[in-house]
Amino acid sequence: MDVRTRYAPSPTGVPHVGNIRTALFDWLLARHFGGQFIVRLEDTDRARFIPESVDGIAESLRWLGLDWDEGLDRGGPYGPYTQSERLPMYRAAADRLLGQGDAYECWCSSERLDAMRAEQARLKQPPRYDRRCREDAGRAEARREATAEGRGCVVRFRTPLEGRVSLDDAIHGPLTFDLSTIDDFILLKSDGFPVYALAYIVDDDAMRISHVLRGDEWIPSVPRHLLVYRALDVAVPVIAHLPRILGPDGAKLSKRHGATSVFEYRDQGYLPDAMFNFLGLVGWSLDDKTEIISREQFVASFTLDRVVRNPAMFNIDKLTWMNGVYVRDMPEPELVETFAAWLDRGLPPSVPRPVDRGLVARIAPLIRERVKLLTEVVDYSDFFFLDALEYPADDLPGKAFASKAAEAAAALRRAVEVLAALPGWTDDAIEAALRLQAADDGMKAGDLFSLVRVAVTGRRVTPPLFESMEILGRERCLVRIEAATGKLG
RNA sequence: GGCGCCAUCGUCUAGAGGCCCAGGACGCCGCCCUUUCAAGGCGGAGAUCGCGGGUUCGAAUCCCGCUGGCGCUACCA
Repeated sequence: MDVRTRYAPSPTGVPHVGNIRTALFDWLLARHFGGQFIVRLEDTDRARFIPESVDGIAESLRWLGLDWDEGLDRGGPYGPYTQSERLPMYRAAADRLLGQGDAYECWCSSERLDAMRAEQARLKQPPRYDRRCREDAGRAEARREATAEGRGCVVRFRTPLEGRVSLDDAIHGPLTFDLSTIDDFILLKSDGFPVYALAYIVDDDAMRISHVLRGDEWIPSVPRHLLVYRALDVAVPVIAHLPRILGPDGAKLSKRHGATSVFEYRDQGYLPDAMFNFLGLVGWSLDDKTEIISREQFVASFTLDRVVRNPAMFNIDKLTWMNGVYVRDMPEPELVETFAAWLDRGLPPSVPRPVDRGLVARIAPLIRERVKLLTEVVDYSDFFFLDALEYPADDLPGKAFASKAAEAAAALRRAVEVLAALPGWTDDAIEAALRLQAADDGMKAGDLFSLVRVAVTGRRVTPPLFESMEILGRERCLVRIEAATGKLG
């Protein structure tokens, strides 16, 4: 059997990490079995439709490196891949159901439905459609009212009053439901658009989808779907309900927990490879110890039977750690280009663009093992690009020279002399000279170093000092140290 | 209220009857390395496997009940 999976997002907002994780699993499954990965737009909710979000869907997929074989901007043999362009197919399916007696027109008004539910809530009854239009008499009456008010109708499924249906979920195993608790759900809305339960089944069938992956919040609607598959005489595909991604408080991941959009992570400096690896590990594992997994390895080993059932909290600390691992492992040229790109956008406007790639290439080895998020690149290396350094005067003396500004200034003045007299300008020579100076002056080397560090970089935490000074060049170092003595007053 | 899903260290997980008085990872705490910060190395704390009953010679693993968390209950997906 050909494995064909699909990612079927609704263009209603920014791509959520939970959705993209589903897309990732869909993609992995398709690639693992050499099948196709399809992207279909489920835009049947006109009220929540946000046109711009369509681009976001493609963009998020591309960012993560999930390429699709059909759909969206690519088309394919089973198009169109946008539900709003497939309305006739849903209408035909609804008509068939109507003709078979598996569905009926419902002319009840929203107001009546609302009132009905309010009453049911007051009586502590489960909210369910009261099936007024299920029989001819009630329907005729409702239809007269609707016609008088100029309203249209919806199409509802005629759910059997009793019986059981069950699904063998690929992850959860057998799931059985009692039909007596299922009401007559809507298939076609009065605007002619289908509801998810009808649309996805018609489309999956038409597009030959073999595996359906979705969040487990869909489990409660499985019985309705089963009924539709049966009534339409469509074979039920492999269905897998994925565990959801939770926020730190155990509730569903939402804005108040921090970032939910994949773009927020991208903009915070997370690498797509790290995100891919991390997301691939929420709800799935390779074995009892492997954490860092290449795309190839993921594709080679991903199967549904290693997906867990329990929901997972989004562990951002682990994502951040993993991002650091990927930064450290990045090939040099790619690393330099990535760092440069983040410097281009993060450095103050006074720094000429594009940033000098040659300089970045020299800096990169110094900071790569310190950077976890790409946004930190600027913090670690801005002093290489800036002319004038701005930093709190108190940072200079630090703890060692807390109330000994004069001593600190004297040490810096000596450092200028010492460094100016150096025959060569290499990190080893700089270090040796400064160590010698500290020894001569009877001060701790570390104390002198931190004095020079702040003077030269404007920061207390920096890449290795001597290598940095070498890259900076003697002129700029001496000017900065002199400026620092002034700051010490 | 009804229906349903889930349940192993704080978190992500390994575990499909004996290999487990439970392994790995993140985080945390020490020590080492060290010019700061990282990275790295070593070590540590951390789970009576939600609780209670069974089944079995033997259960984290099977069954039942309970509890808890979460979800669904729209002319949303």
